[in-house]
Amino acid sequence: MPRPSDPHAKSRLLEAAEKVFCEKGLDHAKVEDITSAAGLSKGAFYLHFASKSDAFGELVARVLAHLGKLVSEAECDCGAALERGLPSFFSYCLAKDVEIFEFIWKNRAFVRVMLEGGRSADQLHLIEDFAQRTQKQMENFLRIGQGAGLYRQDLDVEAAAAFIAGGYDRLARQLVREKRKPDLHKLLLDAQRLLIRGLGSPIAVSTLEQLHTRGAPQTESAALER
Amino acid sequence: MPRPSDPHAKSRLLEAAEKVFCEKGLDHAKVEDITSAAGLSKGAFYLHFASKSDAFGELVARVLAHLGKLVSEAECDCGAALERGLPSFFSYCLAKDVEIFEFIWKNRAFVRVMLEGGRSADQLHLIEDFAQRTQKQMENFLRIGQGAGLYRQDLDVEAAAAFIAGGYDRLARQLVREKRKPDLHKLLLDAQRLLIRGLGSPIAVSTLEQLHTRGAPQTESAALER
Amino acid sequence: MPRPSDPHAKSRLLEAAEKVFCEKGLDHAKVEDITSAAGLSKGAFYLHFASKSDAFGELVARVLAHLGKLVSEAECDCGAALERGLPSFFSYCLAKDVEIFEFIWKNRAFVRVMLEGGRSADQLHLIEDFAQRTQKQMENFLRIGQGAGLYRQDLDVEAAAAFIAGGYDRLARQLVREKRKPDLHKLLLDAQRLLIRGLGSPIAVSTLEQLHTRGAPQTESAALER
Amino acid sequence: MPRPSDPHAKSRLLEAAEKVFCEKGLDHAKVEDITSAAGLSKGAFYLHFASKSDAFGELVARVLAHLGKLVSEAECDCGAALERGLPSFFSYCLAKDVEIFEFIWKNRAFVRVMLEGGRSADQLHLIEDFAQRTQKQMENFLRIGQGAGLYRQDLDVEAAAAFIAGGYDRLARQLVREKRKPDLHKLLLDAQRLLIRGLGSPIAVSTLEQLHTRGAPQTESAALER
DNA sequence: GATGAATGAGGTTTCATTCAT
DNA sequence: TATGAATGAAACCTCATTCAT
Repeated sequence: MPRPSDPHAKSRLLEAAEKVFCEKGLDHAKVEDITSAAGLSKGAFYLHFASKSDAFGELVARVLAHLGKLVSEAECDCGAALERGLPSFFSYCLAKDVEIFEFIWKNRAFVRVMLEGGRSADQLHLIEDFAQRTQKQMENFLRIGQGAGLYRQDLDVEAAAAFIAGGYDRLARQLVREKRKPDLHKLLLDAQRLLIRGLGSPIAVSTLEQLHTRGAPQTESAALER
Repeated sequence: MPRPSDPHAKSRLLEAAEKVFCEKGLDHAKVEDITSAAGLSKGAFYLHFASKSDAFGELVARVLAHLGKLVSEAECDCGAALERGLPSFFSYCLAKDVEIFEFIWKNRAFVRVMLEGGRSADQLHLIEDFAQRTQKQMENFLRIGQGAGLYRQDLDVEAAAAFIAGGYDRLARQLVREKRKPDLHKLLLDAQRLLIRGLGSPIAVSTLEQLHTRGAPQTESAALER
Repeated sequence: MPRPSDPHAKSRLLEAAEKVFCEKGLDHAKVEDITSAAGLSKGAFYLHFASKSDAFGELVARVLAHLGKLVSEAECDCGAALERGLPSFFSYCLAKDVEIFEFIWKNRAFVRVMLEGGRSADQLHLIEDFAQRTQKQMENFLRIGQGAGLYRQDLDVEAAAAFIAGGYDRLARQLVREKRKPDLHKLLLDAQRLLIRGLGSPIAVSTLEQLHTRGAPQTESAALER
Repeated sequence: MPRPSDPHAKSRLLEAAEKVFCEKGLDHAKVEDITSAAGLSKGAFYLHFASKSDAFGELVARVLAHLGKLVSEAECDCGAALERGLPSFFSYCLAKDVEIFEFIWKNRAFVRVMLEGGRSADQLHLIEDFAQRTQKQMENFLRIGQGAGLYRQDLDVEAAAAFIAGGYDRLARQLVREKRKPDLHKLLLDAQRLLIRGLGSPIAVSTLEQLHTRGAPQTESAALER
């Protein structure tokens, strides 16, 4: 008994797949779990996806695309923000960071599967690619900042980009394991401070410090909380 | 055709199992992968283990037993160290922490599988049990320190133990994902400082600070590195 | 390559399973024997049955259900037969007995596996349950007859029911081992006579004897034949 | 660690094998069950038996040998008994029957496995052979009786032998399923009567009847009891 | 003779994927 | 497009049998 054609079949399958992958992980998720959660037949699944792994890949791609868009936006718009002054730049960057991590938090179950999900996933390359791309963007980003006197002139942009990307990657990997939502704004503000203190020019550091009158003690308690 | 009797068959199987589990994770590891890596037949595996999961459990137990021993030692000996004065106590604790994390680093591939290895492992309870036990020992540990005026008298020992255990758990989970070995001594020294600053009595804090004349900047760079 | 959908797959599997179980017994029957006899794949078997034992159970249940229906009918209708007089009652009972044993004969190969099939069958409880139920129905049956003066008033209904059920059980177990079909009518008539002579009231005995002018010698030869 | 040579190893293995076969049947009995019940190693088993089936065969042969001896004795001695008169003959035969069936009763668990134990046993031919031989002996036996006017002259010896052998076979198969020991003497006496009444010459019948003044009612109750 | 670890064929069961309807 | 019965390649696990010691 074929069902009436459903224009939303694919998205329903993707939603169901995400749910099931989150619950059981890639390996233990059965195609049938997905299709029955979507109220469709197994055959329908293969009308829309070449394989289970393919469906997973599509979800991964979707998440990475969204993340990529956010990162690209940051890269594009930071120049404009910079022209409005350092404070504007700092707060724009922070806001973008928060936006990115809010998205990760909202999708933490799937992101976790994506990150930890299996040594054997065909999708690892997607993630590696994304990481590469992001690092490149971070380099551009740093170069822009460097051009504006924001970072020390002797900064090794490539190394710093790798380092920073690694730091945020770490943050993300921690985030997806949290049970309760941490204060993302505070978390990312602390990260920003660390970055600027570590890599910024004196002017950048002092500007940032003036923006936040709350001092060292808080930094410590924030670190503790993490 | 039986092979010549090998008195080390079981340990060879365990080693092979560890290797294969590290490479492929619990689910994707085939019993045959393990046995062929050990140069034995499939049947031999079931001579020594009731199931694949059982072999995994034995490896988990082995690692947890070692860790448990280290933690117990720390708990037992810290009293004596305390009697030799606070500096002795601090350095003893740090040395023990390093010993524990060196072990984790050495076994990071397996510990990682153990920690991330899947929602469905039968061995989760082993890990939970271990965490429980460790937390209890941490409570004792804190009580000893509190009796010696090391921690603030108003410290909520149970909550603090949970917190600290969580913190070290996090450190461990990060460690097993590192590609290159971080400076464990520095990492754990920073952790100790955070702890003492956050929970210690004034006398403990000042004693610790005197031990390390290097101040806040270092703390920051350590945090960054993490 | 899937085969064309066959709406009768399950019944074909059941038929094949019955055949194979009859030929080889539960343990030696391989699922593959069954599926290849049914012209299906191994997977198809598990589409319809949870396990080999489950398929066996379904066959057992099917046979017991049919037998149960026949026994229930006998229990229900014997009251009406009794109202039409003893001769009618006797011949109704006999006819029903024959119907039951004809069914057993027709399914003797499977009934034999079912009865002798192994200490380890998960289905023993089905058979025990059936025996229990049948014995209860036999009790009712006897009580009806006793109310009508058919059986001696001092008859211990429970004991007699157990005894009679055991007797027929024995008959069935013998029947399934026969190579050639015995004269079921004669066999069961003899059994009825034994029963009535042993348990019946004088009036019942004499009525039965009048129905059959052929006397003791025949009884003996019948017994011999058994 | 080899054990000290045990001259009783084989018989201990046979005993253990019998026990285990009785408990679990041929298929479900594991060689290891047997050896551990015998307190020996698996290797020891294969020093004494070529295979599991071989050990079973040896047990079967042992039981059949004993039965065969009893049957042969009966065949040999019945001539002498006959010369002492019919009553002596009848009671000799009965005594021998009882001896045989006592043996079966004593070994009922194993005989049951032997008779029902599996369509696939390699030992079926042993049992068939035994049945053949026994039937031949029964023929001789009948011929002797016929020569002495014990049986009707028109008796088809071959058919009767088959029939009688079948009858006793049936008795044996029933016996091994009994939970409580029936009155073997009575059982076999009834069988003898049936036989003589059915096949005997008038003189034999009347002689037998005179031996037992207890009449028809008992026959019936005995038949019932069976 | 005795041992028991090792073997490996063979059985049951799972599930991603296919395709006739 | 949709269906879901059917497929069959693995995977796990068992146990009769072998043989180096």
